[in-house]
Amino acid sequence: MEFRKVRPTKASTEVAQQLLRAIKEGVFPVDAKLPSEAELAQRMGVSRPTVREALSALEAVGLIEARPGIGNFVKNPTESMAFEALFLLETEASCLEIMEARTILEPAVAELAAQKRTDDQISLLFAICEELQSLAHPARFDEYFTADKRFHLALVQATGNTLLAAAMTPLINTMDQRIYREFTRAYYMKDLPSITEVAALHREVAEAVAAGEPHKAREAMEAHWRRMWRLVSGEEILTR
Amino acid sequence: MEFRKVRPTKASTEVAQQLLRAIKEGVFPVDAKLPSEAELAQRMGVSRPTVREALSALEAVGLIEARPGIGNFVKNPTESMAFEALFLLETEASCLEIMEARTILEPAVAELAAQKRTDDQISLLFAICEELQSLAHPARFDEYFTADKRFHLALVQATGNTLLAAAMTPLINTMDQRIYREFTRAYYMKDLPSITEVAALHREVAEAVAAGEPHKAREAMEAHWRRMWRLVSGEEILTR
DNA sequence: GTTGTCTACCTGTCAGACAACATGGTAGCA
DNA sequence: TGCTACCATGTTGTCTGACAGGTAGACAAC
Repeated sequence: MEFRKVRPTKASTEVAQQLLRAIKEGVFPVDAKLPSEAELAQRMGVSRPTVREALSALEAVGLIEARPGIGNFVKNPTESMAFEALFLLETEASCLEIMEARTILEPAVAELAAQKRTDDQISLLFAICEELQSLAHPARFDEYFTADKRFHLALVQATGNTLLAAAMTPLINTMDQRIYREFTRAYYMKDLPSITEVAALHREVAEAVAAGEPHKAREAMEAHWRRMWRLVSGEEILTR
Repeated sequence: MEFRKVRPTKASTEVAQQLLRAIKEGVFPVDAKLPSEAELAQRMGVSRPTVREALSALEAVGLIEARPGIGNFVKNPTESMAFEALFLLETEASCLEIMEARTILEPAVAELAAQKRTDDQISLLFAICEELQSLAHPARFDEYFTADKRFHLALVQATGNTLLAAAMTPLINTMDQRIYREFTRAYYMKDLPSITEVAALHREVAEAVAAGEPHKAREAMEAHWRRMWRLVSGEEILTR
């Protein structure tokens, strides 16, 4: 006979779970404003500090956003997806680690996306490719950069696998906030031909995904990352 | 001229970041007890509710654990790694999604592990393989199951890439808590030969990783997941 | 039409208090 | 001596009430 550990649940935890369920069930859709803390406290029969602890937890995992003086709002989970706090733990020398991780994971993502993508997702990928090509100019660095990020996010979305997106999104977003930016800016400012080449590689991925050719999509993404590594350090990590 | 958005930082956020940094710097190692909330409040010049909000956030992302009447303790990040809250959002039909994600990602992980592993990590992988083979018995289902999980976690660790581990760990851990368990138990109880075969596939992965053969490691892991899919549903998702 | 002001609402923070819980020591008892 | 019951202490969990500061909308003044 086995006994499970009894763990008395905190009121704040239960408040968080109730809110979680409500959000999950669509009671509070993305961008919706939650009831005020005072109202939540009253309706759940707890005090405001307890509600605030629950909200603090939900904010920490990136599910809601607190806007002072206005209210608490539901965030798009796949866009924020927490982890910022976790990744703070390895903030310094991790840029190359992120690139390494993305280098090995994203070809697999591209492969799956080529099997599962919908027509809408194909359109989105191509639209971003257009943007990338039109933004290939030093003065529009920031716009180009976010477009690049959106391409990779859209690709993960195209797999239709929300958990895969949940795992990859922080890797893609975090890179945005890190040294990668410096790397990119450095080469981008002086090497315009390279950037158009990378943009073209994005298009290759999109075309393979659109055509439903998993193997080709994988290879295009591998080529993309090989090019990126040459750009940032001049050396290769892919051995095969 | 561009202006940046002004966003005043909350005191509770700063408290959380200070604690985060302290943990990261090893001031509070794993399993260590943090100072009491009252002491933290006094030393940081804020009130206890503010400290509690910060602690609530850290607990939500799985960095600390609050034990009532005792104190707050630092958790092993790679073992907890939050997300439980996030994945609650997609609790139902997501088991196959997790398998799908792991099926495409883990071969890439195995490939990298074969390039980066250390001797210690090789020993650990083989040790777990031994366990798996000795535990291949219906009565020891639970032990077998956690050993299986530890194998995959150890493999990610063997890549030496902490961010990759951070992204993969929740996928591996979450599967443990989900329907997968039911699947596995179902076949495991009646299909002992299959389980020994899967255990053998683990060993193949370990051997390829130990030998430093990335391509072989990838193929062994792909074979592992093909076998898993046959076991749970009798159909294949890998097209190549 | 723009600016300033007022008001109502909401979040962020604080102080103090009490209950529940866990730990360790102590006194009482066999 | 050895065990048990009790209590003091420290800590977390929760509550109440309050105030400061930010935000948005309405309205008056220029």
